[in-house]
Amino acid sequence: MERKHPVTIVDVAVHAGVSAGTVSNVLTGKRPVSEATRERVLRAVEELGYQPNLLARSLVNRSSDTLGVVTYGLEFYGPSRTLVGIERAAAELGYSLLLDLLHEPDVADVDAVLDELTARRVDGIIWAVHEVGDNRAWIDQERLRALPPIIFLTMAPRPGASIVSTDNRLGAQLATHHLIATGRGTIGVITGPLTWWEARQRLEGWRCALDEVGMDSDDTLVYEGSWSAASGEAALEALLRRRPNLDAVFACNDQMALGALRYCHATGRRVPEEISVVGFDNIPESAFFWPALTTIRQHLLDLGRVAVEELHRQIELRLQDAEPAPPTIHLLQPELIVRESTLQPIQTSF
Amino acid sequence: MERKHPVTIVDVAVHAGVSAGTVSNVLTGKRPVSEATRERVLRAVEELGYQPNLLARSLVNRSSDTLGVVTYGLEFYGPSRTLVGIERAAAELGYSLLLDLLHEPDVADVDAVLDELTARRVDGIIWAVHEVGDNRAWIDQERLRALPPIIFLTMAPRPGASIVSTDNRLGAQLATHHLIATGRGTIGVITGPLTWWEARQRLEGWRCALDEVGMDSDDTLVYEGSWSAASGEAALEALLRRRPNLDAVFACNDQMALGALRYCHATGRRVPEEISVVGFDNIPESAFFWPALTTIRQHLLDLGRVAVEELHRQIELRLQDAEPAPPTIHLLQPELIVRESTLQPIQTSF
DNA sequence: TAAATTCGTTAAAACGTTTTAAAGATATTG
DNA sequence: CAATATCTTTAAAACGTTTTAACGAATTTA
Repeated sequence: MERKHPVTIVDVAVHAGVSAGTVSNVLTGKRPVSEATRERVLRAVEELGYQPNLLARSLVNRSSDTLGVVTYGLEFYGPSRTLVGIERAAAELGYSLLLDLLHEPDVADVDAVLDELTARRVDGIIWAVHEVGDNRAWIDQERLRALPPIIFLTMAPRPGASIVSTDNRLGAQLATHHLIATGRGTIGVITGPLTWWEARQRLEGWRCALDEVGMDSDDTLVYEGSWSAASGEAALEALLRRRPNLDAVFACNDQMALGALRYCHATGRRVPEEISVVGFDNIPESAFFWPALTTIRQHLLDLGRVAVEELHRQIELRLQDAEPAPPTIHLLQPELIVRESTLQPIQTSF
Repeated sequence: MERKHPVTIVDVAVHAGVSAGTVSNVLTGKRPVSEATRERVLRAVEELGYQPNLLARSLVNRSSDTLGVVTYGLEFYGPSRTLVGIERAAAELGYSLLLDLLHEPDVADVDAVLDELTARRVDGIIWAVHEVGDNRAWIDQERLRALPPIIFLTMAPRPGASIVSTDNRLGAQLATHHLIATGRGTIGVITGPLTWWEARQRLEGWRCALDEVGMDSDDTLVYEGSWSAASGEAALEALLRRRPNLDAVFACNDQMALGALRYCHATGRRVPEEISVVGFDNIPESAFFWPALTTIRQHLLDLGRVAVEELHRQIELRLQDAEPAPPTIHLLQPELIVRESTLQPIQTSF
């Protein structure tokens, strides 16, 4: 016989001959209950195949054990890998994930997304959309106060906002230092779109590393790409036209580095003998490019994990005192991975 | 002054001088309400900044406008891109997404995931975990009846199960036909792990295409990879040792194809002059490999979209009559993308 | 042994919605 | 003008939990 309605807590209660409250106490373990009735209740749960309705529970608890994740560009390695890190940590802490994807990083309908998340009473939010243009303009104290705790990924420091990010500036410095250390004399850079905060940070790191040692960081050595491999190909072509003696290039992601490598093959330039190439991100394929790509590894799983853990901390904190948790900033250190594309230092002519 | 509790529907009601029921009618639009009070209510909503509590609404509606998505391997292009397709279609249809990631495709704790999803009263489920080993053993009529409507991605036909999948067999046939048509004589295959249904389908497609024209599809032409580029590299080495006159290889994903290309470079074999290479998936990087990779394009966004739309249909259907919707199978057609890695047909010697 | 504690349990009141059934208006009909 | 039909609106009852306050029973203390 088909039962129309799923079994509820009072079904269990009558079956076990106790009150609904007692069943609740057994299941949540929040209040003591005698061993005898405890067993009776558990047996009833078993026999009836009872499953608590989390919606009802969340309603009365005013907390859903759910985290809202807002992200963009999941088809790319960085965001999707970060999401994996988020999910793992969230699962370990007992949170479910409500996922929202933006279709454009800049013209996002932020309000609609935020409204939906708060309407579903998420306990916290992870804003994993990269900072592009003024897509952070909505953030202000007033707004934040009306939201559950929220962690921002990859954005410039901002009063009142908790942030977790890779140290992009440092990563670019590591890459550039490495090129300098392997004896390169004219080092170009292929940046991401400079509306992206990340891209600007990486450009800054490149420039800073060169300036430190008094090397040329002229604008003719800078090409603004679009993160795509196609733009990397075009970039190297343009850079070489402007600076024929270019002997190294730092591409601000692995896709653009791939495009640069392709341009070298197409024009018969040998890598790394004639031109040395460094990427950023360490996508799994990069180790199998020809030649294998030297790159900067971000710890993306950790990025997600740290964000969730910090968010969890803030949620707990808000439950206790009404004081808003002081905003924190976590900066994760990337690391250099040396492969064939920079392996053989050439003997420079000066 | 901080209000402790967020504003509720009765706050709006008293502010507008009506009953809670009327406010509900205005907001949901399910029952007529006079223009005058309608305006008054909307103004009250505006002034108080009211946001309906979706948990409460879902509780009484017995439906959460939420879809559960269970997936695995999000760091790979296929799953993450499919998820994007799912999210877009879901957003258009007004569903939110509850995301669950499995950490292993095979030894998954299916019950826990399913319990959580039903406990949260999702309206439907998309099971986007690839079929590996016997990780579908839990599916039976009894079990399915206790669940909300569910769509399975990428799995073998099974009684009672609705499925959406790319036609992997066809894709492999397209790839192999293309190699045959460009005059190749000895065509190897690098498969994925044969515990994966997808991998077996692609292998079958390769074999079928060869058998059709009476060409050699001996087991010495088959190497079982692991989907990774490293395994692709090892694969081509092994295949060439076994069959030195191999002049083409079909790698069952682009990563393994990349590994194969790398092996060719490392050993000085020219592609496509000496060996022709085809991949599968059309990851964005593949167009910039050296040489650019001929591959099979899956329509992953559509895969996700079709799954959501079919799921939506089944949800609506179940709301109306109690009859379970008859299971459906959607098979999406992949397409061949020809690039440099097979571009120049060689004049074979026979 | 009476009074004071503890312990286990329960009935009832939340939580914030939607829906049902009924009641008031208002308009229509005979 | 009475009777009937049509609109609007509302109070109350769900939805399935947890929590509060109170209540007996059993135990300890004086």
